[in-house]
Amino acid sequence: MDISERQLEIIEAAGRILTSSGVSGLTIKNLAAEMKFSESAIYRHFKSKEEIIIAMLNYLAQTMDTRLTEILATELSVEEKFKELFRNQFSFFKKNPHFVVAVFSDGLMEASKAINETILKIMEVKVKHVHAVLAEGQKKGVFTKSISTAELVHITMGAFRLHMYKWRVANFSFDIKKSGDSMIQSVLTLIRAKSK
Amino acid sequence: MDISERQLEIIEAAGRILTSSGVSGLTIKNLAAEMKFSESAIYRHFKSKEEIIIAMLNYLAQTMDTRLTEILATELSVEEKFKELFRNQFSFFKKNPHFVVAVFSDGLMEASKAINETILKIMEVKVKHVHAVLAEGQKKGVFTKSISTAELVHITMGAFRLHMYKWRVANFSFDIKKSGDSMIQSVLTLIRAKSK
DNA sequence: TACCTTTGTAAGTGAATACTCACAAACATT
DNA sequence: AATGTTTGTGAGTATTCACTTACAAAGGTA
Repeated sequence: MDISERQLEIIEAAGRILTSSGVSGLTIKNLAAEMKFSESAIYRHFKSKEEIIIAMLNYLAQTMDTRLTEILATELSVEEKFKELFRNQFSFFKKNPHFVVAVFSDGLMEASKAINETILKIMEVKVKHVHAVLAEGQKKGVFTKSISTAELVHITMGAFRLHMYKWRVANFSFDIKKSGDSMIQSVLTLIRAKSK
Repeated sequence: MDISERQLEIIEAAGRILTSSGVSGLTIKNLAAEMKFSESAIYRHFKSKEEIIIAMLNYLAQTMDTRLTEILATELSVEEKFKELFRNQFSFFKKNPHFVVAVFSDGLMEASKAINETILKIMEVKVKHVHAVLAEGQKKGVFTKSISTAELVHITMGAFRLHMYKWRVANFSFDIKKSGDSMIQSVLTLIRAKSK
């Protein structure tokens, strides 16, 4: 599952294309041009376009899981963990906007079953951590118990995804860290346990 | 802006293809086969593929606005209006799942600027009505004022869209009306004003 | 009957797609 | 120096795509 230097360069080039031209712009021809390569040279490093995309998505899933696991292991308060879980994502996507295109798109999802499953796997990684924090918060009486943990996760993830969608439609033009923080803050206000 | 009988048949055929094969399956060849036509016959009724898609989306925007406006005009309580706003959508999408593919996809959004704008227009129609009900509810003290109306709209729409996304990924296999109702119910629990 | 409009078809166009293959240069290992 | 491996290229392939064109049948209208 290791990737070579050249493979990483290609994955990064694919990322730049996704950011600038979307899924439909990600062709072998464009990718070769971005690499200043011939088209056939790409196939020295990956045996298919699908493999490139999956390598890219796997890289994301892996690093994301690591980063989020670290956050949950800290001594932060539940609320701070919750916020940090999203802050971390906003920072990452700000640096790597192409992943927003890749994950929150379905142009890719239709492309192949394997790609589809990799994207769902990424979502599950995120959900797993959010669920853990929300459940902990409910147990400690920090978050409301008026609805189930799964429902809290759904609402939280929905707000997050919609925010990323808006950012993408706006062509990454607004500050995702700032606006994201304020969005998460309002979710937090809503899900906090009602004082007795 | 009127459409002929044949045009409507083609739009419906396009819908069936979207439901079964997704955006990438919606080709002129497949559309002609579904119509039991030659490919060139399609071009007797629409001058481009883009025109077909836009006609389809416009039809959705139009009927949706009508239906949602009717709900807001009723004498129902704010909470009932809110629920009805979504129930109505769930019923409609259950009957016309292809619109879920069309609207909540970006394969189409990337396809052309005109299509992109039509899809955003549909979202705005929905947001407009949800915003109105939420603002009314806040004013009457039914919904919480701890966050702004816009933030409430964002969270509500996010939960709705994510629910539709899950339905689609699950290949329309679960009962969207039943599960949708329960999802909306939990959103409602969350946004209700805290009792003093 | 003569003509026009509508609605269909068969055959093809050019452009784009992912991918292949025979070959060569550069480099590493012996 | 001889040999093998890695990494590149140029010229192709087959397929798919949206769309066009020349033509014909059917139906209404003069």
